[in-house]
Amino acid sequence: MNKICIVGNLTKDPELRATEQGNAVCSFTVAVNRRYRDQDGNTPTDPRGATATFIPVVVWRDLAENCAKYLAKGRKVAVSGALQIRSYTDRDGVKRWVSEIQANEVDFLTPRGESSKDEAPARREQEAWQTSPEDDWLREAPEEQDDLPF
Amino acid sequence: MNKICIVGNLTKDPELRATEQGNAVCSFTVAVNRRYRDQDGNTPTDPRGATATFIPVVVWRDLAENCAKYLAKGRKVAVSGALQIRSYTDRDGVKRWVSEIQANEVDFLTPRGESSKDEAPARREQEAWQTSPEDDWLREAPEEQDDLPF
Amino acid sequence: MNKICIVGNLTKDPELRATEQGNAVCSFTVAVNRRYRDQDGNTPTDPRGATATFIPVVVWRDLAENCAKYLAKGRKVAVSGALQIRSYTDRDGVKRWVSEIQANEVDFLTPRGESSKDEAPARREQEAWQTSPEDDWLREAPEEQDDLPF
Amino acid sequence: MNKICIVGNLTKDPELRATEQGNAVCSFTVAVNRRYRDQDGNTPTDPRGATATFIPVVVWRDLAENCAKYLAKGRKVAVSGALQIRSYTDRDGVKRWVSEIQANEVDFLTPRGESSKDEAPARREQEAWQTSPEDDWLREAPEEQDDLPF
DNA sequence: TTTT
DNA sequence: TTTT
Repeated sequence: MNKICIVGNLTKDPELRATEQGNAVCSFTVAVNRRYRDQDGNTPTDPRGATATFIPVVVWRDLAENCAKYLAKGRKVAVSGALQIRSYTDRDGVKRWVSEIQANEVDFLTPRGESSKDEAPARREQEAWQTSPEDDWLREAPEEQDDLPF
Repeated sequence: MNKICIVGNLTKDPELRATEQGNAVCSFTVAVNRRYRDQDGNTPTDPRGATATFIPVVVWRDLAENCAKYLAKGRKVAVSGALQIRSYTDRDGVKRWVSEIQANEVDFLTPRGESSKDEAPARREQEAWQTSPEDDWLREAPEEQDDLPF
Repeated sequence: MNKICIVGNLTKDPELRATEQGNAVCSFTVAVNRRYRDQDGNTPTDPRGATATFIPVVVWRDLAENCAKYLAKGRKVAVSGALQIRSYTDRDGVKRWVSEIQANEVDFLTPRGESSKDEAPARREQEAWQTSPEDDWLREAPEEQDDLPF
Repeated sequence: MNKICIVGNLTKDPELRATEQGNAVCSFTVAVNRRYRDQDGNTPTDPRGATATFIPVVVWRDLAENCAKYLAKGRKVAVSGALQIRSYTDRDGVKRWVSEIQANEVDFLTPRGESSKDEAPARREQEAWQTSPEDDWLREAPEEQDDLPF
């Protein structure tokens, strides 16, 4: 069992990419407010010392396309999925760790029409890019199934 | 909201430390079996490609002492808590990230008397160390780290 | 382990009561949108057939008072806690079952000032009741600890 | 969002049925140990007053068949899914409520070969029945219930 | 109604 | 690095 549920706000606009085989992948980071707790650990409603944990999220396929289309910096989401921690070696030969939620559900909690989403220039560009006829490759590229880790 | 639930096995014996103020802190890593899924994403019972994600866990106070006392390498646990991702700068000035579960519940799933726990030398030492009257340092020993973030 | 995380909207204003010993208890029901899924079970972003499951929630002490104060019908919340299913015998001698979340965290997702909360008459009365000087019993009644199931 | 994670033991052998269209459905109840907590609510390792909550679980398709095959009374499982509460009217015209987990993951925590599973007669019959060529009715038998809500 |  |  490996299940995680978070609620928070996007720190930036989501990024949509595609795998070699044309599968959609969308990444974003969610700021989850955290509260320091006293020694008893049981004052979750006391607003002392609230800071945030920044949690990377990855989604795939249709959900990736929906996230890229409907989400933007500042919007609130509920995300559930599995925590994945993997290591890689960077250009300097140093082993590094990446933690991210491989999400299978993203609920959009900011009502449509609210927030600055519609005006965000970066967002408009991304939407244009998504709907551009030249970019049909995202949907037309052959899929061979073994390209998706999840 | 920030809740994570995992079930898996300890990769090593847990490590018990104490904060400056003598609060118990226990750390261990849980290997959670993970399965690659096909494009449909819905064959969780198909044992293809199962690997593990290794998730660090931190517990505090009484639960820390119980974990140190009753857990050992290989034992199975169910852990729930909050995912915390924090950054620090290592000795080489490189910014690094640490992900860990700040756990508030650890269920021991390996029946007592089972597994190699009772024979593990490192474990026996730790238990002796814990119950020895000379070992009150757990509550008195100085330590450099922030006191009880959770 | 028994952890549940839901996000949804209150079906009515919350109800605040007190135990015999003066501990605050707050109850409300959350409508959680649910989606029927196709045979593959993996189209959570497809809005076909979305209906709701209505989940009763109970909170205690300070959190109960905060929920009574800040929540109202229609507001969106994220709730986490434990699922409790208990039986009781009704006035007709029929055994009945009650399922409810014993919550230890409730996040308020509807921004303050939004929604109809401020105008809700039932709400205003309840707030008056809460702040009435005659009602200090809620905070002053002797507490003997064995009154709270959670 | 509607996610629940439980760990507990089966109170009885699982029951395998089939829908009209021959889809497998498996039902069982999991006893989840629960602990009463003191006023601080934060002594989850204190074994005072542990009782259980009995939670019905439903699984579908391949997972249903695997559960029927590998689970039995007393076995320990980790279950995750969505909580569903639905109402129905019983033969006496009384409205009743059913709560159950619509599970999409069941992890078998009792090691194979352990517990009384292998000797349980009811269990052996069920296994024989499942693998018997004459038992294709699972996919053909008519049934009165709604087909595959999940 | 399970289990430790 | 978000948000209230």
